[in-house]
Amino acid sequence: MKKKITIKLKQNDYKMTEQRETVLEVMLKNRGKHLSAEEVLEKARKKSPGIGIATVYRTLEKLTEMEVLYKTVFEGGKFRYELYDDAGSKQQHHHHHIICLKCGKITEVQEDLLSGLEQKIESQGFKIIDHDLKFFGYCPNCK
Amino acid sequence: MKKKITIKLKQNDYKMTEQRETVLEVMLKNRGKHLSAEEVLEKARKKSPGIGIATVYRTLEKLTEMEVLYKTVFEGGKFRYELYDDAGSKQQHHHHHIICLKCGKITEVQEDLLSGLEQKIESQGFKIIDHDLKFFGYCPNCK
DNA sequence: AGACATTTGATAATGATTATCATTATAGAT
DNA sequence: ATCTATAATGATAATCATTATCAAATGTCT
Repeated sequence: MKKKITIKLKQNDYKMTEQRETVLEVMLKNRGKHLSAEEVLEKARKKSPGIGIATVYRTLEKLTEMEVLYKTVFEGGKFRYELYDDAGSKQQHHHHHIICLKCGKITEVQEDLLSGLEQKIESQGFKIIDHDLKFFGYCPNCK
Repeated sequence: MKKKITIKLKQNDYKMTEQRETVLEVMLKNRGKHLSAEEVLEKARKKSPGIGIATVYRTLEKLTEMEVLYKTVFEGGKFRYELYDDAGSKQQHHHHHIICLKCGKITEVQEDLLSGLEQKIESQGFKIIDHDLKFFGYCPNCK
């Protein structure tokens, strides 16, 4: 995985640095979580104490471009990043989220029943590339 | 509509002021659009030249609380507000959006095929209150 | 009209993200 | 292994949207 990405970087004239490796490791270790830049910084500093927030932002942005990470917003006014389920190989779709309105817990939904709806929309002349679906409600603990 | 909201405001010890009325009118006139606070300010100043951005934010927030407006984020780092399809009467669901990756045009999708998926999720112990679904792709013009 | 609480506008403060720039590190050639 | 060109880094300033503050103005009720 790390190798794959190093190669991808090289193909684009990017260099694999200690900081980028650290950020990537943080994301790999936190598969399934949705980290903010600040949270990534905190975790990254355990391995690379000198790393700055600007580098974290730049690296997250780069990894998003490369379709290794998925960038989304839960609260508003703040981005969160997560590893694609099948990071490394390009993919269009990914899981959805249920956000608990009480405790804020985020649960994944693997189910994907949207292809039918997408087909309907495409029959009206659109070309759908991706979708983003979030559910709001209460998780079993808070219900 | 305006009357309904005036009454709702009174019930909560809020006052109907010139500025609130102006913001409400702007939103009513722009049914189907997704305005940022800055855009609302601009339009509102045509009728109430002295209105300030803080008041616009406060009013949009209040109307969102009252479930007259729906607050969402398209680009990230910026909220947008739109009138509920059936503003005034509480409702859980509303249309979805298709965002063109080229020209940025936002189109509405009325179709709602998510109830099946919601039922599946609820059968796992969740209680779903609302959902937010966005499609990304190309509109007929840009395809 | 008068009293009182709410609202307003101007502006400062905040928080997240992006830009700037001098210094440092990397990849590839020698 | 060293050199060189170029990209990357860290510190910090700048930006942008949003929120907080507070004195002055306004709306509601009597």
